[in-house]
Amino acid sequence: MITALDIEVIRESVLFQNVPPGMLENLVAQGTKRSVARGETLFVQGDPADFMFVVIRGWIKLARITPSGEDIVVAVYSKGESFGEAAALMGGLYPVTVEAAEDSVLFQIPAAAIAQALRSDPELALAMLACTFRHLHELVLEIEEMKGLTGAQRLATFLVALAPDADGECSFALPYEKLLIAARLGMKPESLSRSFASLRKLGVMVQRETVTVSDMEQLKEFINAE
Amino acid sequence: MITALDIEVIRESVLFQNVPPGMLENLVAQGTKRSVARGETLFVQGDPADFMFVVIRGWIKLARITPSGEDIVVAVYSKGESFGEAAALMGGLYPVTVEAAEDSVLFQIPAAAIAQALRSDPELALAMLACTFRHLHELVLEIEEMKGLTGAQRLATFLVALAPDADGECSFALPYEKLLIAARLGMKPESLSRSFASLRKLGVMVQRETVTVSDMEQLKEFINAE
DNA sequence: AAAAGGGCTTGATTTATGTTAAAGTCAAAG
DNA sequence: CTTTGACTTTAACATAAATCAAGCCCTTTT
Repeated sequence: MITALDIEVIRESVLFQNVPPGMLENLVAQGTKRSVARGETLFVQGDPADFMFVVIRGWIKLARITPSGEDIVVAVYSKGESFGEAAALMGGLYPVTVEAAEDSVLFQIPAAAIAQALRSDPELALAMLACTFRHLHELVLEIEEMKGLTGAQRLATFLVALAPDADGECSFALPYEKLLIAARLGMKPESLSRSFASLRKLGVMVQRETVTVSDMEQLKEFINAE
Repeated sequence: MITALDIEVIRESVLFQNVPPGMLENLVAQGTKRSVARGETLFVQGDPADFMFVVIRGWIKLARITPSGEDIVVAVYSKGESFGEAAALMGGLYPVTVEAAEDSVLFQIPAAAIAQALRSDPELALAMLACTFRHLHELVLEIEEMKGLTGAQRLATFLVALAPDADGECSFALPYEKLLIAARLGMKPESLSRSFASLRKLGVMVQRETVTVSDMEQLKEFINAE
């Protein structure tokens, strides 16, 4: 059921890229592939962290559900990214609620398998620490962006990260719904629309899910503008 | 130079509380004590992460310096808390700039010492992962608060975490300057003043650095109010 | 082909917070 | 004592984003 292509993705994933091939094979043998339909919930915050996951295909939303019911998007992951490692390893509870933003395919490994492998090889511990550190850094950047940038600047940051070309003109597709992009950027859909509108004068055009940027450099400058 | 009291703090610290005594002794022997005056910078983001730190006394501010020069407070740590572990272990760069918010005392361990110990005992790796996971969780909570709560609600959250008594009336001291509290909560000092003012009608009184809450339950309800 | 619904956009309005400025409080220095 | 300077509060105003409300695509259903 796990194809060679899947294994390829897993091998190159952030979590496993530094794990020795032998151990990786062993871990893959203990995990399973899992498909989730768009909108399906994988687990909710507070659930015991029994698995960790690697995204093979699709988009996965990590969010916190507040007491008043709204959900605060913490991260959106795709191919090659992983989540739940830290919680699963500590035998703790998931701190976030996770659902598929699009039809997706995941690879899941039981916490117990990881814990065991970890004790036999500190190299894996380093790989996991690297991964957790990366998540940590991402969150720090997210906090920085949220506190320090306006909505339009956060959107510009998002677009720059998405763009295939570093400079000049380029065109690409938005990875998921604008509704989710808005949540990801910490704003309401209406504000996202307005942010897109305000980027128009910087040469950013949006046609459905297609974005065309006439001058990436200009967009990058806008992000750092006082 | 490292006193028995210092060691006591280190032994009970978040990072080392699960490390076996023998290994802890070995690590402590390789580290040094370090005093930092208020306002002194320990390191800036982008510096090579040569040490990890445990706070013995005082208050330490972790912040990101934005391109436009303002600093975004990511966390404020005190006695028993640690930082820089993940970066130091990965042989990476510090992702944040760190300075003493008050005169403080730290214990610092060279990254190399940790890396070596780690390979000889997977237990230490678990302790470090636990610690990094904790930081991760803190940041997730911080993002949630920032996106989902108003300034006054964030302040209420801060006060509730600080209060010695779970309910009823209680009185306590603010741990550090209001300027730093404001930054910690992601707002300007003026907004903090207003937030305090708006909590007055919920029975929160402030006299210099002393806070008196007449009804903790009421304050907690306010945090979750729609 | 019409209807219906989800997703997106736009406009008017309100709210929260930042900005600027001024003045109050307290502690240390002279 | 007074003065100075750091910190804090208050007020008036400006701005960013949320909210409320309406309408516009598209796509799917009937």
